[in-house]
Amino acid sequence: MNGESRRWDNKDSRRSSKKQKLMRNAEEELESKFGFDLFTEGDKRLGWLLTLSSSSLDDEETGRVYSCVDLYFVSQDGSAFKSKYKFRPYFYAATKEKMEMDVEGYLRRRYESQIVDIEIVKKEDLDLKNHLSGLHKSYLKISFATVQQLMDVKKDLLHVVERNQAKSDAAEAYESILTGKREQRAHDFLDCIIDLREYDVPYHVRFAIDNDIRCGQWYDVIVSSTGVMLEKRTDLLQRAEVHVCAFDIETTKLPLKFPDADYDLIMMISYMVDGQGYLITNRECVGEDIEDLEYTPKPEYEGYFKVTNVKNEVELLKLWFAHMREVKPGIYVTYNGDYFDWPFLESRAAYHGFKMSDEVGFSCDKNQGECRAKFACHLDCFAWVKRDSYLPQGSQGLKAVTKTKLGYDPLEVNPEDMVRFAKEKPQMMASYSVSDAVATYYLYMTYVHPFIFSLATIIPMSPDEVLRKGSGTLCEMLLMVQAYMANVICPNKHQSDQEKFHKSHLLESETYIGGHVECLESGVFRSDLPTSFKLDPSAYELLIKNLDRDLQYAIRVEGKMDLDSISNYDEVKNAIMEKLVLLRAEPVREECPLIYHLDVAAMYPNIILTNRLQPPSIVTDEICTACDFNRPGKTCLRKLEWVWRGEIFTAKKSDYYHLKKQIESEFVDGTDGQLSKSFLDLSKIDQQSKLKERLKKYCQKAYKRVLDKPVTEVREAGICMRENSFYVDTVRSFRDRRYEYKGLNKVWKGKLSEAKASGNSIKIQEAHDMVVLL
DNA sequence: AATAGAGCCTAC
DNA sequence: TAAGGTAGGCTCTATT
Repeated sequence: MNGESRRWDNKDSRRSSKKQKLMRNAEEELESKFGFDLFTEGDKRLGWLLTLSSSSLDDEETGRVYSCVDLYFVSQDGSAFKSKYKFRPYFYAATKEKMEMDVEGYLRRRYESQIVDIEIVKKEDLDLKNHLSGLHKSYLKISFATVQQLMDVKKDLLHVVERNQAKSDAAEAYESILTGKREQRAHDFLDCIIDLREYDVPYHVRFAIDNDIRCGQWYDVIVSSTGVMLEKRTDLLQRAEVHVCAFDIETTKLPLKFPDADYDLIMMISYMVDGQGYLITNRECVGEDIEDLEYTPKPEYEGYFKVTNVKNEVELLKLWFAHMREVKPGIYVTYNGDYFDWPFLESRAAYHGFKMSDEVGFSCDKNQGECRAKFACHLDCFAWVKRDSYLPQGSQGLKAVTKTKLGYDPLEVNPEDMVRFAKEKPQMMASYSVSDAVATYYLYMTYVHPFIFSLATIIPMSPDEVLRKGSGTLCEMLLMVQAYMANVICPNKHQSDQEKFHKSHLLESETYIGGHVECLESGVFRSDLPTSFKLDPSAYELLIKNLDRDLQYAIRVEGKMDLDSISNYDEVKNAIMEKLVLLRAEPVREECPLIYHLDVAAMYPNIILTNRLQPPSIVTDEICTACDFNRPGKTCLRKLEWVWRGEIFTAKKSDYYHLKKQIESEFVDGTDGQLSKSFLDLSKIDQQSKLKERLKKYCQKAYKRVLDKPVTEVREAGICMRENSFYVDTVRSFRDRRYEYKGLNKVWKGKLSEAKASGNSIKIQEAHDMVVLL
């Protein structure tokens, strides 16, 4: 036992705290085994942030617990360290006008043991009427020592706010009369809290946004008595050389069944660490000892494998765990390891009495379908293939991905033959096993690693999350960063109306008519095979008539040139005219077609930007009326037409209310097979879905159809051109960033071919690295 | 036999 | 719990 833990043991503290310290100690011991010693004193260190996770720490002097973020760094020499960054979680609360101070005082008393601080801050609130005049809204920024305390108070206040909002909805007509009075009773201060904001921002995301800290970036890390300080090193662009381990297991299985960790065995585990291959075979399943082998499908994808043959599965597991502690990977890479390899390893380890989390720090979350550790990343390439590779669902297996992305044909074995081959053709099964590790490793190194760690430098999350989250969540994170920088308060999640009607019918769903695809003609066309054309002469007539107008538009608007600066206008015009006249004269033709591929680059971002489209820009008359800029002849309101489409139930509103009354007095089956309970005891959402079910049955019976034909309606939206631009700014900066990197990439590709021509290997490597980076 | 609807997958 | 959107083709099943 080391000195540190002895000191803790001697300290006389409360039971729960002592228990926590022992646990913390175990965690730190394990992380130390993987190279992440806590950096607590000494000179500043340079580190590349690999990953982060929320955590807590005990203050030895006060005996209190604080939430903090654990930061895991990799140094330039390949070693690693960890640091704990104390940060107070918080959320915002809005009060009735001029009640901020009273509510603050009240909350401080009511949650004395939980709230550390309350600050009254002014935020840009895009929901606030007339906010463009410079009006800000006051919010109480309520801070806590721990996330748990935040959650407790939030839960309490959410109920309060929900109640208050319901009350204010009901009494909206009288509100102006009531706010005149100032009452002092404690209960009334609670009534004054009307909204909570940003309470569901994950703690580590909050931390990364507020301190501008991202994974995949270099920092000078300074530790002092006041805490940890990070200084971003924007001069360092290249990623750190972190140890990467890609692995893959082969297991036994019953014929025509999927492997089952309850009784199937691991036959082999093959893995590559920083380009060196290893294979461990389980001789219970493998027919003979395997010698070291090579599998190099392409010169740039080398694979030399050191082989160890062990007598059984438990030896295989022990050896692999021990080897991982020796090489200390910062990143583990799999192909579908979230669902298969890791859970299987965990189950087999448990079967032999090992806890995988104690051995290598990883544990599987069945609900999430993820396998994660605190200090190391698990980057499952399958997640990248699904979200970012643009491969169709039928081509997302490792074999297909290897073909399209790595450009070679991988070894393939029918799963039904694997168990037999391990006994009868062990050499062949060994080659097959390592081939999957090779494919996974190089897929990761060429595509996933550069992509995920570039994305991580702008998205305030750990690499594991950056890899697995949906694109919507990633966009939301970027917007939250932008909102923080613009001092804009984030809106709460939108909740759509549960009970909307259209002309006395309940709406099943409503949406807008989106863009659609038109197919002018289908078939197979080649530029050297004549095709028959049937042209419309009147269309050519129109083109001829508008030729001057169109040419001049192209020159003035698109080309941004003066008409006088064109010297051969008539020459070009006549040449076009001649062709158009010929086409008009002979509309039925047999000709070799010219084949064009027309594409609109970044179309949606550009539509958003040219029209300044963003949620808070969609305004109503009511909003404009309250706005200071609403003057006669204003140019800040742009009107756009759109088409609304709704699907309505065949039943009438009266039928619906009838059914509703009926069901409210009934007992229904619980959602999870529980005993039946009163309809009114169900949650609002469950109630609505039960009621809809009932309505559908009724419609089917009475009207022979559930839904009517979809209804469409042309509607008009007002778009405010003056609205705070932080949404469109986010879109623009993202588009421009892409343009910038695309441009730079072109430059470096040019340098790469120059370097290749000159034969300078250092320059080739440099250019190659830059191309991959960009 | 015709039709509606669900489910899956893809294009953008 | 976490979750981009709509349009639209194809297959299969249930219903009329």
